[in-house]
Amino acid sequence: MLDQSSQLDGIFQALSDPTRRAIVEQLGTGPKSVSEIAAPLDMTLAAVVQHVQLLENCQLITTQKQGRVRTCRIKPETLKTLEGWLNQRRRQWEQHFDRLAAVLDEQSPKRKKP
Amino acid sequence: MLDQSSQLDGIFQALSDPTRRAIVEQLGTGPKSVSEIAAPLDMTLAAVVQHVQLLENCQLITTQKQGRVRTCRIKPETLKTLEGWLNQRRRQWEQHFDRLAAVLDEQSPKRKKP
DNA sequence: TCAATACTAAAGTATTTACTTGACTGTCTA
DNA sequence: TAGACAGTCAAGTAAATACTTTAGTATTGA
Repeated sequence: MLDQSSQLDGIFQALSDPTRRAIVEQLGTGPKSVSEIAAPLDMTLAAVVQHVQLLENCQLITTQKQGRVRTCRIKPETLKTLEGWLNQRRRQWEQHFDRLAAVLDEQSPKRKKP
Repeated sequence: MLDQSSQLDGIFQALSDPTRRAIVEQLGTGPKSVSEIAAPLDMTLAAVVQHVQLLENCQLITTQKQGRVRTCRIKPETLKTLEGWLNQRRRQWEQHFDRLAAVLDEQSPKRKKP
């Protein structure tokens, strides 16, 4: 069982690689087989498989095998974890800026005499 | 000049480390000096400085030095880049799911005879 | 002015990462 | 049933990462 923080480690780590972001972007338009994913990428199939496994480990995608073909699809729920963290940050610094604004407002009358 | 993709590389990479996320979270409540940032972290100051430099390089924070103290603050604009990418993804797969739903709707009359 | 403070810079190290190659295993299909 | 096809596994490698230690340099306050 992964805690929130190590889940975020994995997600951010996964998305820090342009190849893996490209894969996620590709899958945004629908499910694809590993070879379809590999086609536009300039590396061996084995390398692509490793990226796919990493993306599956951190739950950014799911895969299933039918015969000899493994089909990959994105798992939108996991991106929600990312959105959650980001929203927290935004709330946090918006609050901070509100507080800063309030302080500046309080100070503004004194600004008459610097 | 950094393109969008390598900027994202840097941002995701930076945030994949729990220490650096902790720093960003700390700065969410207001500016802090390097030593203040280091205080709750279980590592040498030198290590913290390296994390701070990395965060500054990818623009997640800005810093400025007054005397011997370097003050760090988050730079919210940069997190917007992240939000942008995430929103694109969401739009992409929502569109995909819409299309999928449409296809299923079209197919549903035919479902009478499978 | 002198010692403490707040970093900074450089070098070294163990670990992780992003690949590669090559050999192999199932699954189709002609 | 013999290839070709889609993917898998294992091992090796070069580069990057997250630290450490050590030795500095400016600032500041008593």
